[in-house]
Amino acid sequence: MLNSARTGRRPGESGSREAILRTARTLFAGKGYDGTSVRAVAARAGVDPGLVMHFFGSKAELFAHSLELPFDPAELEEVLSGDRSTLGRRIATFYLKRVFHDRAQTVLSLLRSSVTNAEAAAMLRRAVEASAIALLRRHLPGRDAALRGELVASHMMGVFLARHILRIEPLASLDEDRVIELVAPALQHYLTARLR
Amino acid sequence: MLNSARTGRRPGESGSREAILRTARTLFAGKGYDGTSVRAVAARAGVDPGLVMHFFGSKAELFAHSLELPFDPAELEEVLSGDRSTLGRRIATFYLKRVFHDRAQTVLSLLRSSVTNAEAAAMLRRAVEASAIALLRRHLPGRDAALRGELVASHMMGVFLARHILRIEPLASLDEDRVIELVAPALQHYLTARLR
DNA sequence: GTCTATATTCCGATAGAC
DNA sequence: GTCTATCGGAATATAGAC
Repeated sequence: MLNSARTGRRPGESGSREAILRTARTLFAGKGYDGTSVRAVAARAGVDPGLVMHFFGSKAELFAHSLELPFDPAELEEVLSGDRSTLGRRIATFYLKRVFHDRAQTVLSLLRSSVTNAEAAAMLRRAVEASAIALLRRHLPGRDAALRGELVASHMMGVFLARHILRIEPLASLDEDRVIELVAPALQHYLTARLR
Repeated sequence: MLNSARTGRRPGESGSREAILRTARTLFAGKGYDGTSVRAVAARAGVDPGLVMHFFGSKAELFAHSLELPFDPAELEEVLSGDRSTLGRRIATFYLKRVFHDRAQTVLSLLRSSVTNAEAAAMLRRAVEASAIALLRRHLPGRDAALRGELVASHMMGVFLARHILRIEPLASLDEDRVIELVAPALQHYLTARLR
C-alpha cells in the first residue's frame, strides 16, 4: 500500500507483487536479512524466484521495500510538543504503541538484520538519528538534545530486544501499559534532568 | 584459558586448537553464529576444516567453547553488596568495564547470534537471568527484584547495541566513565524506586 | 593430529523462452 | 507477468587415508 502510487501504468492483476512483499515482511522480521533467502520468499509466496528479481531487482531492494519506515510527522510533532513534564510518558507510549506494536515487523526486520548486516545497521542508525534526535533537537533546550534522545532510544531498543527477541520473563509478558508506566520516569530523567 | 583445565592428558603440541578458538572468537564476535562458517574459521586459523570438527564435534560446540561467560561470583557479590544508595553506579561500572569492555567479544558474539539464532538467544536469556536477576533477588527487598534487574539489563543491552553495533553518535564515542555517569541515575531509579 | 575427498544442500543472480 | 535452466559459489558434516 505504501508503494502503490505508480504514475500511469496500472499494476498487474495477479497480486503476486503484494504476496511477495507480505511474505518478505514476515520472513525478514523472523530471520533477518542474512537468514532470509529470495528463494524462501518466493516459495512461501507461491511464485517463482525469478519473479522476485523481476519485480525488485535484488534482495537488498526487496528488503528496503518491505520496511514500513516513515512515521507521520504530525503525530511525532504532537508527541514532542506539549507539557515537558510529561514528555517521558508520551515518548514511552509512542515507542510501545506506535513503533513496537504497530510496526513490530519493521522493527524486528531492522534489528535482526542490523546486528550482522552493515547496510541494515546504517538504515536503523539513520532512522534513530532522524526521527528521535533531529526532532528532539527542536523541542529540547541545550546542546545535549541528541544525546538525550539517544539514551532514550538505546533504552527502548533494549526493552524491545528483551521483550520481543530474547523474551526475558517477567518483562516480556507485561502489558504495554505497565511497561510504559515503568520506563516513563527513566525517560523523563534523560529528557529533562541536568546531565552530569 | 577458561577451558584448559583438562584432567590428565596433555594437549597436542601444535597450538592448532587454541588458534581455532582464538579465530572463532573473532569471527563469531564480528559476524554472529549464522554468519560465521566453520570453513572460514579453519581458513583464518590456518588449519583444515575437518580439524575443527575433530576438536569440537560441531559448529554449535565450537561456539559454546568460544564464549567466556562465567563471571567471578566474588566480584559480583562485591558489586551487589554495600551501600544501596550507590548501587546504580556500581552496576553501571560493572556493565561498562567488566562486561562490555573486558568481555566485548563474548557480548558481541551472543548479541549478534541471539537475534537470529534461538539457541544463542536462550544462552543470553539464561545469562541475564542467572547473573543479574538471581543475584539481585538476594540483595534487593520485595518481589520486584527480577523485574528491576531486567529493566537494568535491558537498558544496558540497548546501550551496548547503540554504542558497539549501530555506532550511534555521539553516544558511541563517549568515554566509558561518562556513560557510567549518565546511566547511573536511571539504574539507581530502577533498583530502588517504588515501581508504579 | 592432520588432511583429502565427497555427499548433500542451498544460495543470489542472470538469460531468455513463452 | 511468469517460468525453466543454469552459472558460480559456499555451506555443514562425514568417511577415511596417512
